[in-house]
Amino acid sequence: MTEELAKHYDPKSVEQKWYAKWCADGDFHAEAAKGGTPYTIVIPPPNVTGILHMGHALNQTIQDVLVRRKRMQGFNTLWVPGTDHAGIATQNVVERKLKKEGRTRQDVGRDAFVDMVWEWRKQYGGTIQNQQRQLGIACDWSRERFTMDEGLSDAVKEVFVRLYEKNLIYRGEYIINWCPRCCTALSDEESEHEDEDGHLWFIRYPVKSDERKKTYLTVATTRPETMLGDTAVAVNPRDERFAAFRGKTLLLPLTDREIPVIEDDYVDPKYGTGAVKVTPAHDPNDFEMGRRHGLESINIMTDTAVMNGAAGPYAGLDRFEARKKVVADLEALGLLEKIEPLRHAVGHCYRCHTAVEPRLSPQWFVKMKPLAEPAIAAVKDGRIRFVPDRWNKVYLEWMENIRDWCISRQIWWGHRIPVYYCDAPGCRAEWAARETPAACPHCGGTHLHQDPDVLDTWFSSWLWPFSVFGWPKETEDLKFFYPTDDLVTAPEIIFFWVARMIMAGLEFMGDVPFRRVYLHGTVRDNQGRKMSKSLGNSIDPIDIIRDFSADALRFSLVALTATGQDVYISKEKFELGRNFATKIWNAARFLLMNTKELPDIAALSPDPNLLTADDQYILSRLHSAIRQCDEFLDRCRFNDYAKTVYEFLWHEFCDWYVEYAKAPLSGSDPARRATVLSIAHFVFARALRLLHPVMPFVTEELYHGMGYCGENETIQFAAWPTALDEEELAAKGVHADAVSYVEAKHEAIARGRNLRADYGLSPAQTADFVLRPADEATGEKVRIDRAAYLTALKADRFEVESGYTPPKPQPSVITPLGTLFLSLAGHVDPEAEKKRLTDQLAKARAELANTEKRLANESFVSRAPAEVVEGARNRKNELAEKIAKLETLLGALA
RNA sequence: GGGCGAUUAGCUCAGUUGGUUAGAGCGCUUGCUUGACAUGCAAGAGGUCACAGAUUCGAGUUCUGUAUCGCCCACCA
Repeated sequence: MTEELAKHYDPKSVEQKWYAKWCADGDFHAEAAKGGTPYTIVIPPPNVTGILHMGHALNQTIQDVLVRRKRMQGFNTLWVPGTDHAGIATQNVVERKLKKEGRTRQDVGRDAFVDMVWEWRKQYGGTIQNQQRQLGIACDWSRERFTMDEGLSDAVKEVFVRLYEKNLIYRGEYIINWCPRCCTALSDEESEHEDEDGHLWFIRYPVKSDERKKTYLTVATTRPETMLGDTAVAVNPRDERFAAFRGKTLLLPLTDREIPVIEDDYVDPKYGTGAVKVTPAHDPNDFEMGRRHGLESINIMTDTAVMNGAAGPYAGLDRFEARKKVVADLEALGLLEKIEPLRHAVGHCYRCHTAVEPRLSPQWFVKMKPLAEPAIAAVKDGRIRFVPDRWNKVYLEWMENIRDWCISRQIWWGHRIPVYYCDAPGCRAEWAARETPAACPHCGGTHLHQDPDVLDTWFSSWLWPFSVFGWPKETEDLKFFYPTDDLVTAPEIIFFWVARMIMAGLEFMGDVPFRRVYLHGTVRDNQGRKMSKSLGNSIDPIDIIRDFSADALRFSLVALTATGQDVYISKEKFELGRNFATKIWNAARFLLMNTKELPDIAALSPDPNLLTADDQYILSRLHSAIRQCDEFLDRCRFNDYAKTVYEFLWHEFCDWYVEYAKAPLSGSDPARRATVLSIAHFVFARALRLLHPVMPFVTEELYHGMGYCGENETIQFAAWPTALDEEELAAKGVHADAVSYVEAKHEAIARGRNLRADYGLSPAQTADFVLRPADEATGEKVRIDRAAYLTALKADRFEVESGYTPPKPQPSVITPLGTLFLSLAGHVDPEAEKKRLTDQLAKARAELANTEKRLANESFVSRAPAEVVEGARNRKNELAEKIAKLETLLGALA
């Protein structure tokens, strides 16, 4: 017999204790050599700069539920943790630190700066992993990876070189999204569009041939400052309004530079004035038009979006100051026709939120179409499934319209592009290499330099599912654990990450990286806003762990998040999980108090011949709960899983069976006592295992506390409960009809309690209830005394009295088992009783009429499923019976 | 401009292939210092399922349209 459980559950010490032990025992460690069936998840690596937020907590709890269950089911289960080097984000952090010292990264120099970032990582980069440990996630920390690890860097280089040699990576000068604060190119996905209130400025461009400058072509623009880089004005060739301007030359206001009028189908005659200023260096469409018409591109801005020399008198002005001045100057010249307000989308840097500047710039790109095709097929033919499946469409649409991926970044923290250039005069060799080359492969020259840019962070992330296993080396791990099984992430990164992993997996491994992608919702605050630092509405998961517990955090999050839906959270909601843990703790305490010696859990198998209906009932409910949990977990319905265990443990096991068990446990029949106790433990042990994936700590603590496993064992490897079907249950003495019997009994007792309440009986008063079966030949007696419900529950079965004749008048209720009579003549208010019965009668009659109408309907009877019609018939009979009884009772009262 | 999601009890949300009487948690009301648990127990009130049509014997559930909110995508200057 172990010691008693503490009166109050102390999650803090328990959680710390178990996590340390699990790690020390290597419980999360998996090895390919052990064989078996693998189950693999790779974590979506959080940014190394990150701190755990509610989104992570939800994301990782879901993965932990999957992983822990699979481990209990005997899979060779591996969950690989790690972090992402998060190029721009991390560089920004270190740059901010430098700024406080009044320095910039340029002051420090590239190598020293990169060293500083590594140093930063060493000091602060472990924050999120420690928080993940507090959350209790069962990942194999011995396999932790970082996207800048040597092995992962090798993978990056390998992939780059292969794609380069396949001509799927190219360098070119195109319009890209430029962040003037981070001073780097961004991919399309890194530019976040947001609606902003802006203006449409209508500017008059004078026609050159008209010496009096009285003829103008008016263009509309949202960005007047870019006119300084205009090299044409375009109109639609079919737009006759501009026929007179064909072939004309215009004088660009403010500079008087000559620009042609060109004709291009791109121009929409219905928008603006039908004439478009063309700025090839600062707009992607204009760039394309410029190419089609052989126009010059004039870049008018510096890296930091300050006007450069090409902007003439505006040089040195920030782009927005330049805008004001350009508008003012145009107005002064009378060339500003009008201004209209306009709401339009403007791209912003996803890291620092600065307005993106479309800018002509030489960058590296990955040609995506050839990679996308197999990735589209993999989802179409079901090799990869998205859950919920509506994301298929989102994915496919993006993939089918995929554009080339700008992968170069003008920052220092990241994987440097493995492209080398020969500096020898006359030799302009350029090549990609896995190792730093010593000499030029063309001319043998040794003056070489490497491309200064680094790769987009996602260029290492997209290799994550196989680079973590040592690719490009053909490791045993890779063979065994790849492809992984499930990927759990947020829909926000379908394009950034999920889609690209699928492409990379198929391209480099020849197989999908995972078989199923579960996309969960976003965690929001009570008002539906995203949790963010600036709004100050975040709830820190670590605070919740401190104030409630990790189990409470995990359970509440999972229980409250419907599949793929966003979840609104406030601090009070975590009471759900806390209260549940407390409830389980107390149930365990009760069982233990009544247990003289620890049961041998392995041998626990209640004797089929000794089961009462109530015993059968709880066993049947247990199996039904297991069955449902399995189904829900298989379908990623994690909230339904959590609620099923909750409902079962709390309302069926505690509220019903434990209450029921109190009588036999304190009774005088040792055999009965033993049976009830063994059933209680049998059920409780399985319920704990069922709950373990979502509440790992309290279940482990109790599994030990109850003596369900040895000191050096763990619930983590206890077998996941198996659901038996009806036939198998019957063989174990659990019969289906016991359930309806107990449900009926439960209801009868509840009605008895209602009657007590209705008639204002104090708990001290004794009342006799008699339950009369429908044929009224016999009555069953249920005695309800001071502890009304307790005593009622004590009845293992009803005692049947023959020939019982109830006294009159008879206040009563109708139960599924018959009529429950209350012999309380002295306490009854006939008027109140009459009203109650009349109400019931009216309700029953209405429903009967409705049911009869349905049954009279030929179509219903012939076309509805047999069991539905049968159900309606039964209901009709039930109602008729009920009405007859109510009428009799009312008669008796009158 | 396209796409997606949501609209069910005071609040937050479930409701799986259409099928008997639409559920839960929280909140609220009433009664309980019940020998595990007041972080608890028992009971109760509260809903014309956003609106309008359509299909059907039958619609919260399917279809069409409308409204409101939210999200994602998008190079109309």
